[in-house]
Amino acid sequence: MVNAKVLVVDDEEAIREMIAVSLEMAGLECIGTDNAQTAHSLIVDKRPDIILLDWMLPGTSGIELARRLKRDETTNEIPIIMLTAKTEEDNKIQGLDAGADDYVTKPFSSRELLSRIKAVLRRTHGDKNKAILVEGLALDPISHRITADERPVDMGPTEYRLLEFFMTHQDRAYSRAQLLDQVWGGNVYVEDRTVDVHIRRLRKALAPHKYDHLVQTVRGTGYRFSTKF
Amino acid sequence: MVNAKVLVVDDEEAIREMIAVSLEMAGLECIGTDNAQTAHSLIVDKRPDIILLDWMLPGTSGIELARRLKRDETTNEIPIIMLTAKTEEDNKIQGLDAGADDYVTKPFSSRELLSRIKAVLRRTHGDKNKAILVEGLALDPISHRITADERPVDMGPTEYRLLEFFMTHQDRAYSRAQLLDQVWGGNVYVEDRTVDVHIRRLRKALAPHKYDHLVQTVRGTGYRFSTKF
DNA sequence: TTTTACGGTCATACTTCTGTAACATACTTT
DNA sequence: AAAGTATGTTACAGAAGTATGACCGTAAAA
Repeated sequence: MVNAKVLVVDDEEAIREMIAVSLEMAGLECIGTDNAQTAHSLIVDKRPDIILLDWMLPGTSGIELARRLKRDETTNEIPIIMLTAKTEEDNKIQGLDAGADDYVTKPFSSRELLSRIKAVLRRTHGDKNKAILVEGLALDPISHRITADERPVDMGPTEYRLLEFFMTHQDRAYSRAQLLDQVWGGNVYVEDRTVDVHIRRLRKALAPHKYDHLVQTVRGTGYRFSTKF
Repeated sequence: MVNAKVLVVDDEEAIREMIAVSLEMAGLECIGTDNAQTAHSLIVDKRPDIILLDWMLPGTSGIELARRLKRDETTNEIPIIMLTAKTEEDNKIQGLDAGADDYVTKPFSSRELLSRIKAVLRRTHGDKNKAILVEGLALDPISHRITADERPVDMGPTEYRLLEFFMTHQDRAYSRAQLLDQVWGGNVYVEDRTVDVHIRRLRKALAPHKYDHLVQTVRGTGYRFSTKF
């Protein structure tokens, strides 16, 4: 999406400036503020297409603002990318919980930020009911079917949801815990290693069609769905 | 379209009566109410093919009802013709905005109204009287009969409606709740599992003709009607 | 009134899916 | 190379989801 409007909420002027420059260079419109209060007005008023939100804000915290936005029907569809310091790993979980669509750890390169923004916009702005196609692998949410080069692929409900999540969140490594949160749902108590088994089942279903290479192991971290490497 | 079901929402009894008479003379089924509240129940329950909606209603306004209908996935395909007084020209714009398919200005002749209704129905619904053919399976809405390769297929009324819905909504997975809403009507209290039984009865009716494979189970989700796989 | 057809619910038989544990294998570190 | 850690694989028992036949009340037809 060209000329999307991005709102940057961060209390450090320098960071906002840095982001603004690189985003504008990429053809995105950029507005910014240093506090949640103003941020909310800007959101209601200017209706940005995406929000970059620092997790540590003076006054109302970022997480609080995110919750508030996700609760309100008029704003809950605006995607949020949270910006978090490396040390605040825990926040990632809270963040995804509060409805963030992705997170980027500081410090980050503008290239990475940009690619994340584009990924999120592609995901949220696309038709939710449109079939997703990756190489010859297609997932059609309407008929609830998977096809590999036109041939049906048989898999269980959990594998379907897992694949659906992967296909809408490509090129990013997810920990087992994150996958459990996103695919199983946040309030389920399930062993981490169970994810391995379902990954295995998903690969097994894809293998006959030669698409199992898309489900990749990221050792020490978790799994990733990608056409690269 | 013969025997289409029309819902008239207008607070003036006289107008409803006038419309009802002329529509019924033209072979259309006609139900009516004077308020948005009841209108919504009737829509959910009886699933009319088209709605004639007065813009000025006591209580919930017509425009509000229209918006609500267009927001809801189960009702947003029902066409709406708004009835508006000559002086309220502005409303036309608002109305079309809210999702109305056409508008008629009061006072209007019954001939004009009828031709508008037919136009909208032709446009939106296609010809609902045309038989639907899937592989060798044919549903004829006129005679209200099912044939498989020219041979009659015997089934109950509910199975007929279920099959009719399926044949007009192919390749799409529906939950039991959705099927209840669409085939039974939204305000009916029936167990989810009842759907299973009617699916069974439908399959049983189709099985001797080898068309039961069209009714497919989508485990964990519901059912689907499709010629594929 | 009796008969028949139909719709909804239940109980039961089946089928498929799920999470875990246990063991195998691969990669890292020392 | 050995030990330690992470991931892959398999088997299995319990859980969850479906299929099916029977039952009963109701309403229409005979």
